Amino acid sequence: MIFANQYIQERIKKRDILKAEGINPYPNQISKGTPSAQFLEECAYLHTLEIGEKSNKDKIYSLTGRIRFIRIMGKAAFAKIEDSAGTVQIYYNRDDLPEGYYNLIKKLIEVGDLIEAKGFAFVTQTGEITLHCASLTIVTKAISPLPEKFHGLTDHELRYRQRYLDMIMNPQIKENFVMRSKIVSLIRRFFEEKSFLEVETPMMHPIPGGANAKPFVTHHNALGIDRYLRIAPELYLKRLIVGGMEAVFEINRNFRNEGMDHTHNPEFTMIEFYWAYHTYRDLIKITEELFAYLFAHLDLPSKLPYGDLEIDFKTPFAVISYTEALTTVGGVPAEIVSDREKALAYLRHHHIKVDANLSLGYLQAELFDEFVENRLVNPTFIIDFPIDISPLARRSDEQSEIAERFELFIAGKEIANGFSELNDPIDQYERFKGQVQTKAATGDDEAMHMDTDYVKALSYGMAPTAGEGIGIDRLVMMLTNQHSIRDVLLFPAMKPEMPTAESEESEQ
RNA sequence: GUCUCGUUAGCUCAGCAGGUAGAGCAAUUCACUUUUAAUGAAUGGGCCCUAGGUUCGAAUCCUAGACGGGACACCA
Repeated sequence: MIFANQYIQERIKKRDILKAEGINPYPNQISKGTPSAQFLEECAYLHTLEIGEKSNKDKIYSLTGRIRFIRIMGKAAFAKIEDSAGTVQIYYNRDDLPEGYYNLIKKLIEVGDLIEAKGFAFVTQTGEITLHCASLTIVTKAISPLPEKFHGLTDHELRYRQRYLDMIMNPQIKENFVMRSKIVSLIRRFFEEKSFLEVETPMMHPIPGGANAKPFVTHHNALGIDRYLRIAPELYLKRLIVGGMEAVFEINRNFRNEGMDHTHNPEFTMIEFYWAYHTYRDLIKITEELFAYLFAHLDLPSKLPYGDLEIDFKTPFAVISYTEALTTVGGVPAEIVSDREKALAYLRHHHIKVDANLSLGYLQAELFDEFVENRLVNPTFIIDFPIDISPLARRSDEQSEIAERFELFIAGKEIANGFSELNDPIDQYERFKGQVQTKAATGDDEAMHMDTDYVKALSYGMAPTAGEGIGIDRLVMMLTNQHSIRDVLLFPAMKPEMPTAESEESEQ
């Protein structure tokens, strides 16, 4: 039974005593008191008064919050109570509370409980603004004790599994999530101001598409068919462009059935936006604008620390072509970059395992991942991708082997991916077929499926469009100097804990 | 997926030449009416992650597994 622990039993007893004494341990109708920060600010003037007169008994405050510390000294006690604005000290004693109340609740109110304290402000001998209580009400009795007050909760596993407890014990982590919320809100506002329309497209797809990734499979009982949790909203958003919505975006979750690590969670948040009558060059500009907008509204300096690195977010960002980056950043000789056999030999020479049947484009991708990606620290747009690895991107009108595509890298990580969209239905059909063949030939289960309905949509004519996806989780990591995606996700995915024999039995 | 480190009281951690399981905080009881991780005294609290193995004897050594952290690989 989950409440078997002796400390919990001890607290349940106290809850029962409260009830027996006619005190509801879970009363309703409690109004939130003055925020702690406001209380401290309003009473700061007390410090300026004469010694012995540092109080104002005429002004009664109500404070609500969770008890974090209690120091009982016989007939008087100090406690610290915490609300979302911070911590404030309260003082209560036997003679200033209603008759008999102090002795009744002295042992029944404890660390972890939520309380409401009413009284006046004064300054203690040690100079702390404190509420002198005339009444003390239990708002919510906590029956589980909080972790140790000095060291707090440090166990990562417990922090992720019991995020609420993490937030109580490590309130500073809330800053990351406030920042995350602001970033998402600003991104939304930015695109709305640019007259983009926010839309919601299906998360359950009949055919997983829009990215190279393994999907989660679920089942629709009524129809008797499997559905895939979306790996990207891309193909639906482009159907909307065909339908005449000329600027759309969606901010929401995608699901990929792959490994989990410090930069991957099975569900993650992306914004994807599609913009008719624009090209990937316009995307580069609007992405830079978006970063400038975020930095301005978040009031961030242009140079941010990221671990040992310092990242300069000053726009414009560097722009380098894919093949140029291979030589200038990756140090791969130009003749190797452009020759399939030499590229293959070069990769093998560097002990990188590659399939001998891979095309030049795929080999270049291997070279890029190996020699370039993690060297791109400051924001850098890598443009003009090999067409082979860009099955949804438009072919360059000048060079047929090049896709009008870019990826934005920051701190060695891909943050955004955008391109001029392929809108030739016949070309798209052939590229899907190529992907299907790759899937069959190499067993690459991340290669794309044929989506004939999407090709059909294109056949009605999609305006020349540019589209981009930005990984929100990673962006938040960059801007908050966090190195684990779990620290920017409120409830990161965790493996189930192995149930103990005891809990299995009692939960029956 | 690979490597590596970890898992002992509610929390934070000691303990490991193999010999009856420890501390601090928290809890219980007592004292204490301006404390700051309050203080002083006493008491209770453990499937030492799980399953095997070695051994007279395992928290400690070995094997396998579970779950986490970190690094690498793949991906966003």
